[in-house]
Amino acid sequence: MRTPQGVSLTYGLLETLGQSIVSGFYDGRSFPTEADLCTQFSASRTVAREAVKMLTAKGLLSARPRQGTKVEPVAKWNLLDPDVTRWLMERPFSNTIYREFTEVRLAIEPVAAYLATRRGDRADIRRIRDGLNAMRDHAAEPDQALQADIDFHVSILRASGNPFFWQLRELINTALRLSIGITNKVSGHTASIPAHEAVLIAIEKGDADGAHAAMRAILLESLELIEIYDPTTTAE
Amino acid sequence: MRTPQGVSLTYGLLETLGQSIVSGFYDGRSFPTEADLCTQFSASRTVAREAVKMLTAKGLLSARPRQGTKVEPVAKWNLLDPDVTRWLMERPFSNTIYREFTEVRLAIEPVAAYLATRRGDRADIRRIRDGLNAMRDHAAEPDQALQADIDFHVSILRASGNPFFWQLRELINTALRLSIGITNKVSGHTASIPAHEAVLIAIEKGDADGAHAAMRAILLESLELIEIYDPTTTAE
DNA sequence: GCCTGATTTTCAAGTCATCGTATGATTGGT
DNA sequence: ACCAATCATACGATGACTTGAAAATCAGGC
Repeated sequence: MRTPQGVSLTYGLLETLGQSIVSGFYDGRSFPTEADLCTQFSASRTVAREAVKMLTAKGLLSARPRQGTKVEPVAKWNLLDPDVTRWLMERPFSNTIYREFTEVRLAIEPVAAYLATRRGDRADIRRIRDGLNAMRDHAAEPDQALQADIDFHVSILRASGNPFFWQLRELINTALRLSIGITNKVSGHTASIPAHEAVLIAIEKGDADGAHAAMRAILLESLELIEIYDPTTTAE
Repeated sequence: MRTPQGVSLTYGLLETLGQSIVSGFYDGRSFPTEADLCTQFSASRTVAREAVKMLTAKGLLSARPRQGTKVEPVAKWNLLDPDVTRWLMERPFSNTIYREFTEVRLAIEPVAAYLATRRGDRADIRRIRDGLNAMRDHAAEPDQALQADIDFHVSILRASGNPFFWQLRELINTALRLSIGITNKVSGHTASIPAHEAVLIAIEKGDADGAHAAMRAILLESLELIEIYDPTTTAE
């Protein structure tokens, strides 16, 4: 295991350990002691301790004297921390985590669209429309179409005017990038322009409930795709 | 400013600084340098640095050589971090933050109820029912009624089976405790038992959409109360 | 004299090494 | 079975050195 470079030692170690923990590397075994971390990564105690402290702040670790440093159960992790979200994405694809991401989107995005309708200003709405137009213009180029799709959804979060929603942009970004993999496996399915257009039209009309429903329809369809792809991950 | 005790020095300083930052104490002025922190709080560099690193991990601070340590703009904060949420609550009441909390609840809780209906097991549903029964039994005792209300809502998050939703229990806890203040100012309004009962009945019937709608109704009513209390915080 | 660009200075965070302290699990004696 | 000594480990303190970026200074040309 090598520490990445380009950043400070502490942040490099933070990344390395964060990814290792999230990927389950330490699941069976015990987390290294302070001293072991220093030797394993040839870092000073300062670096090791500060990386551990940051991971503790994100809920991934807990440390007590004599008892050593432990990886916390997933229930304690700050899953909505952008770093943790990113580490989750960087590990091998899991249909479960993707479904859970999408369920969060199902909660957040319809309400974001609802609030965006009531509070979004002209510039907010223009950004949303720009996203939709870019989706149309680049329908044939997957990379740019994906970016446009992300821009569309993130613009709506922003237009909601609620900073808590805005926090989730990284999660939506991640979820959408993951989605490319799965939707392609199921069919030649790509983001539906008409469904997205319905959201924009409702927002422009000032129809908050309509925007809510239109966005909800998009996410429910995504969830259905996930269940088709792997029905075992959904109970009942 | 004094560091609280009973915990380690690092965590004490973390609390003190976190609260100060969130309360806006450093808004006009520049954040102390490493050396100043040591003298101001008579702490060692180790303690000061680790507290700063943890706050950095939560997005509240950023540090660069020569430039010193800066308080980041609110947009960068990890607002969904349980510590940050708590610090937000501990500062003087703000109607805006309370509305934003409730908007998050409006997003999360109806979908949690929807998922709980489809996936909750017997024990999950029993916990939800217990919460409702406790609300009824302690209708006359505000403290216990509040706790029962919290238990009811948190049980639904748990029953959703989605760990991301479960993360938000601290936020819902905070929001409900804040709500006591405001609802009492508006009227003698207390948590409506029938509205909560409607959610439970839908869940028990297996009516996921009904549970979604019933929960949404509860939250929309809360939002209306907020707007009545201070209409200036809502645009349009 | 004054702009421009390069060099040096300086300050604050980053990193390292080492020492001592506090804590709580384990071990061993009674 | 209980109590005390032991020991491993994180916690805390400190001094020295390194690195990086901003600010100040200087050099050269117009």
